Amino acid sequence: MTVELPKGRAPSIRDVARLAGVSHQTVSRVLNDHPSIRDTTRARVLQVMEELQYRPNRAARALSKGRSRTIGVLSASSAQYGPASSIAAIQNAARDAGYYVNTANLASSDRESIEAALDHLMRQSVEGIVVIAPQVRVFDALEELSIDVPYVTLQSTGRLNDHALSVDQIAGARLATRHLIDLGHRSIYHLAGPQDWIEAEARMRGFLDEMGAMDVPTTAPILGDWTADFGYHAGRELLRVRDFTAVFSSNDQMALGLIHAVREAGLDVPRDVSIVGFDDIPEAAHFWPPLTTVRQDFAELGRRCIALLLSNLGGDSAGYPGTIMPELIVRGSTAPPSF
Amino acid sequence: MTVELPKGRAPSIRDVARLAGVSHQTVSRVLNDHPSIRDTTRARVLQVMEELQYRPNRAARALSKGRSRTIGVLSASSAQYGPASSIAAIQNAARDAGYYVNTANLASSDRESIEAALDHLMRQSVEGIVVIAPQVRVFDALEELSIDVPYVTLQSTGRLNDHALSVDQIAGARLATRHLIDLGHRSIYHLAGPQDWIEAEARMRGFLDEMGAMDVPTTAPILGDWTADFGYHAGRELLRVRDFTAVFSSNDQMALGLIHAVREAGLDVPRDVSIVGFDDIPEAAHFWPPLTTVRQDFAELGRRCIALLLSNLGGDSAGYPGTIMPELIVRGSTAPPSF
DNA sequence: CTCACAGTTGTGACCGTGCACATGCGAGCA
DNA sequence: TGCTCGCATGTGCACGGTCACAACTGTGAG
Repeated sequence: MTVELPKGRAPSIRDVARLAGVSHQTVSRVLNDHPSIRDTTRARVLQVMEELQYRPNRAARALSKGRSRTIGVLSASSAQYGPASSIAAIQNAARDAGYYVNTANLASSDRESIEAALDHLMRQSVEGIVVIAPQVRVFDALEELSIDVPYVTLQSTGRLNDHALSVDQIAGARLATRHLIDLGHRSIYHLAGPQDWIEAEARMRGFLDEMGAMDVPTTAPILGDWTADFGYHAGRELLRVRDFTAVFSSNDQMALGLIHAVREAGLDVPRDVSIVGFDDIPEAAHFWPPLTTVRQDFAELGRRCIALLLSNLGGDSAGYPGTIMPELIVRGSTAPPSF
Repeated sequence: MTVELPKGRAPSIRDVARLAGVSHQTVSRVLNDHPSIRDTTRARVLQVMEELQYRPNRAARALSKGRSRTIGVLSASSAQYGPASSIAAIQNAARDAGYYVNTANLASSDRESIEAALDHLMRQSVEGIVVIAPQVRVFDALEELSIDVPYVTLQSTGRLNDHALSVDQIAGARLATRHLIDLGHRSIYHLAGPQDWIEAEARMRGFLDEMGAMDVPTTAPILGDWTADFGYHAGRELLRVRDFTAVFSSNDQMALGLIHAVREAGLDVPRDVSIVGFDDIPEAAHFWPPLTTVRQDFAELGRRCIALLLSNLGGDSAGYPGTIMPELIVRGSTAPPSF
């Protein structure tokens, strides 16, 4: 019963055409939903496709159309919750729009690694690039290497307004800081992220802005690396002096390490030290105490990001989806200072 | 100075050939490191490539060679730490081997979603598939849809030995269980993962095996969903009876929720309840108390996985990298029961 | 009856690369 | 000198789609 016309190769439109008694072009038209095809013809072609288990060859289509329908994602630390959530959302949104997604990971943040990753993406003739690697250097590289495809980033840089789409990190940081000040804290440290991360810089600026606006004296932020380990060690260092009543940590993981250090020193959160995080990872609600933090909608960010990139690809640069506002989630890790 | 020969199109090997005064085939040979090319010729071609900023067209190459050099990853819950770490490692290993990686996320675990994801991958003519979506159903689908490319999974199923490569989940679970038994616990609950996850099943079996081997009476495991939220609510339920002294949780997140519930009930970990997790996520060392857990090397898993898949692609099915043994990390969340 | 026209289908070239085969050339050998 | 042989390079086609254009059909208006 089964039709076994072609040799060892996968069936092509010409095989389908022969068996359906039409030209290869008619088969192509069926594939592309061309309007003027007789219903009976279309049905016959579709049936043969089914019998042959025909699958269109993407490479051939990309070659003849000059479009790869592929989007590249340049990502650092894609194992972390935030980026990983956004990437998943990006992949789903792109798939729904008929695009394929190809991810390149940054091995490290040096120039060589960035160029290698970009090269890897360009070799696949991606039509657009989403940058989730928020190091400043990546954007320098993007500009210098004269990448000629549109790109979009999830981080607001201040200088890349054409491409940027982001959660308003500054506003989020201000919310967190304001919360601590409103509770009565006046000696507040900021545990920041790595210096070359745009998000880290934005959160730091938000912190400093709010402290300045509220006339609270500020000390220099501590530059961390996002890990719980770092938060723990930084906390131990800070507690040797203990001249503060609150810390705003630039992400939830470092906040967790910080809590660990505080408790290990025989102190209590929030009685002795109030702590605010950033991100609202799913575990934050179950820290002890449950963490007060700033929630970002990573998935929504990924979706809008693809929307923006696709609108760029479509030629119309209008329809900026704008900035997403983060939200302060107050839980048990903050309280008024106890003098 | 700049050579601007071609019109609006990207330069092709023929453009390079014309400017270098050779045939397109010679350019192709330079690209593919053909041995018999005069050094002077090679140098001239390379220089023209540089001037033209020539990039080989992947679609054309894939079309003519019949190989896409692309590997597909089928993944569920790619935002979680374990899978995300493995995916990142897979991408890096594949890139080093000259392959591209394309990830399809499972929207849900129903049949339709699985087929859609597989279809998405097959449409790109991937040469192999890595399955990180550990639902049993996915493998049924793989077999039924007569996927004709090799595939590999990170989870041991017991029935897919040809394709499987995994951390020995059963051994890991036995380590954890044995640790609790050795400490003197006799009333031990198991908080398992979702029923259709192969890993969850393996860990559950490891738990039951060890309990049986040590002659400790067992109660039915509780089926969870991997989230800290679930661990928390399950913990609240369990504590209404409080007929246990230890819990082996199938992952670290649920363990965290569990600790939260225990502490909220006014009890202490490990004094009143000992808890063991699984995975050793980077945060586990900073839980309060620091979590005793079973470490899996996700990155190594990803790397070996690509090695296995590539050896399948190469035709030789030898060289199985074998199973990775997990490691028990003892921290502060376990102690002898206090009667 | 003839012509214009829309709907439907077919023909051949082309996209950029790699392969099979052919060709030119110089060296080694009888 | 003539022949074989290996290196270096060129020629033409195939890969599987899409595009531009041509051709055929039937219908309604002039």
